[in-house]
Amino acid sequence: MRPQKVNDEELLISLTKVFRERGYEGTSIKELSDLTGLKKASLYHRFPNGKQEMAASVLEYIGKWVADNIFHAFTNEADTYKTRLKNGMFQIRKLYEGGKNPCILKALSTQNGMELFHQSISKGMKEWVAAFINLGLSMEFTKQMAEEKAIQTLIDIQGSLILSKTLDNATIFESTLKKIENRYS
Amino acid sequence: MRPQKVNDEELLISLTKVFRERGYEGTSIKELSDLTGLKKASLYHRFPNGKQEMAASVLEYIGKWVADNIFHAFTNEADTYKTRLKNGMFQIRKLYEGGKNPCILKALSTQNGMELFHQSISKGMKEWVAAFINLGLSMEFTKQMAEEKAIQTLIDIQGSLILSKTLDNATIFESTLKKIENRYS
DNA sequence: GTCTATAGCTAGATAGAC
DNA sequence: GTCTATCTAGCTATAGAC
Repeated sequence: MRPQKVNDEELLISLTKVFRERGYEGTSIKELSDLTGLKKASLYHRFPNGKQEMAASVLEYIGKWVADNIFHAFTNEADTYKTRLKNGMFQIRKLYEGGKNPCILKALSTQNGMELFHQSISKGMKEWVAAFINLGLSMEFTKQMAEEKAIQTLIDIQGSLILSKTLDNATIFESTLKKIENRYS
Repeated sequence: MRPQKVNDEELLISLTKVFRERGYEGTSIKELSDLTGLKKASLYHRFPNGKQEMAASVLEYIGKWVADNIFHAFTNEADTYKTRLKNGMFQIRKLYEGGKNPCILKALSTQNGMELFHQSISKGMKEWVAAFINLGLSMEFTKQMAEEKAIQTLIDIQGSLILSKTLDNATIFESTLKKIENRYS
């Protein structure tokens, strides 16, 4: 077997970039081929089920990245609450590159032919909510308060990403993150 | 000339439904033809510049609807502040059908080939912000507070629409609207 | 103004050589 | 595992009859 031109992680990172910016229908295999440096047939070799598998793999990859980096930072018992929060928020900034990157869950939530990815997107969003609920509970919020704050935090993240993008104003995302930090301090 | 099968407003309403759910790239002329009841060639007769003009017309139509119904309600000097707020929020519920409809600005904000609609989307979003700033100013908020609350209100609307959709939970949108009402009461 | 028919193209996907 | 070449379906868009 010939060696891989790009390894799995590099490949998934490139695929993520395109799907995140273009959405599912807006992404063409040709564009994925150009950005990854792999010819179309090679992409189909890596993902035998085609475009759907490519997008599904991106969702899986990002889901794992978020769990390993963001959620893990929030629950790392070696750190103080303050440090956990700080580290987690740092990784959130990284994920969205300070508001420049759209959320992949949002980007793939609109596509044709019924709900190709609805289940994984719903699962991913629930994991985000659960992570912030746990963060709130560890700060001795009541269960109800922890739930309310978690939902509002996700609203803030998603909404501020959209406003930052449509208004070309990254400070909206940044000040929203600060507000979230205050909510959990 | 033969009579129109569907008038301009009916036509735009149907086009809106598809673009809002599918996005620009996800929408096919065939699907627009099926839903409107007009054959493809007839759609091109109504919109000589094709799909781009169809989507641009949808943005224009919704922009006008929002100005005439929502923003107008907020500034209707015949009403008390309380009534203005109540009427405006009622129209917002109607626009998004209680959280079931995606925002057309969001739906069209992701598309190929550079920024086809970025300018109108940005303009539309700025009008929303300005409307809530004015609402705040009319309630004697300071300029800074009015701006902050307006931005947060738009974040809340956009974010809660996304969460309602991805989590299949319309109550998120509804309780967010209640929260906004409290913010301006 | 609406329609049938079709042009021209590009999309996603596959076959088979290396 | 990657590649060139190709298939087929579906897309946007147009021509021309009524």
